[in-house]
Amino acid sequence: MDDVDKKILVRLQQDGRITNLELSRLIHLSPAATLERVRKLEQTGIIRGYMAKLDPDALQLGLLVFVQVTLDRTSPGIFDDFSKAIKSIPQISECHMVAGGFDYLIKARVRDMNAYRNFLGKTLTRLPGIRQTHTYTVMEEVKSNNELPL
Amino acid sequence: MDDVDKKILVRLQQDGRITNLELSRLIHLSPAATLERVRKLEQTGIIRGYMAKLDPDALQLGLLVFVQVTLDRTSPGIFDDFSKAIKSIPQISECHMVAGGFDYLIKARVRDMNAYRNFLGKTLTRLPGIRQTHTYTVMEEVKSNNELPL
DNA sequence: GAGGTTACTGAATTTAATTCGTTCATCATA
DNA sequence: TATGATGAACGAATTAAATTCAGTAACCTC
Repeated sequence: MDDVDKKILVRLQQDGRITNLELSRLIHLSPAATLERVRKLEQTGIIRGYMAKLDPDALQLGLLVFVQVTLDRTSPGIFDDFSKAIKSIPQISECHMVAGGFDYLIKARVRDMNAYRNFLGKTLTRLPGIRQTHTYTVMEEVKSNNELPL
Repeated sequence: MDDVDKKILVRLQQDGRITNLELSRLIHLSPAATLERVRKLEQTGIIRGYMAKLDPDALQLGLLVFVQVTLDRTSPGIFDDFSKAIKSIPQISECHMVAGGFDYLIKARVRDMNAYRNFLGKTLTRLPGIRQTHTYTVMEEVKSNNELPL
């Protein structure tokens, strides 16, 4: 991981579909050498993959919510059960176990408030071990690049 | 936006660098027609772009934190000032204005707890209009695909 | 049912990715 | 200081993919 690799990562983070040819020009290296570096970054797992960034509004997913979840600390398997259950719920794009006043922070996208009420009642509150939830609806996405600072 | 477009979006979300040829095979369409659809999705903004997904740990950004921010509601320009200031801070990957007990929810990545303490003191608490912050450090990323449910 | 629009196909062409033989620099070791 | 191994780079040749385009079918609209 030298400076050249870093330049590659910066570019690929900004444009995951840049051609190898253009990338090689930007970092002042031959196409063959550039490709070799990119492949190595992929194989070592530094580059985990590539994805298209889609517009949530265009796809009828205009409402973004964060949900704080507190679990029942009764049985020892509660956290595992909850984690497993989370993974198969498509609306949930992120779920983090956090230290602090609650247990999990969930990021989810739904069509509108109506859809969320339904999602909360039919899906979230029926998850194993849930004691309490707290919802914060997003009014404005001030920043949302999902890029790492390199 | 028909079912074929939807299939395209599903595939491109999973693998933003799939070749047009393979994509066309997966959706049972000719390469030319497939390309035309992808271009249209890009032009209409449904596809906003493409990005490489990088491994935070490999890049020395092992600590993920969420910060709840409450602003001083004194002057009317406070929210704009804050929003503008946020955008240039590389550690902040997301910032959302939320309805509820606080004003903004920030997602940030730093090297470790030491780096976070520094970030909080030197950067966050010096932003315009901040009254209070509340930090939640992530212990485990249970789910993190950043994909939209299609 | 004529005219216009849209989306598709398949072939031809352009462009990019990939492979490979070679060179150069670095570095540890005899 | 030679020697040989290693890693990274280049450039040319090859393979594969993207792109363009002419022609056709389906579908509206009037």
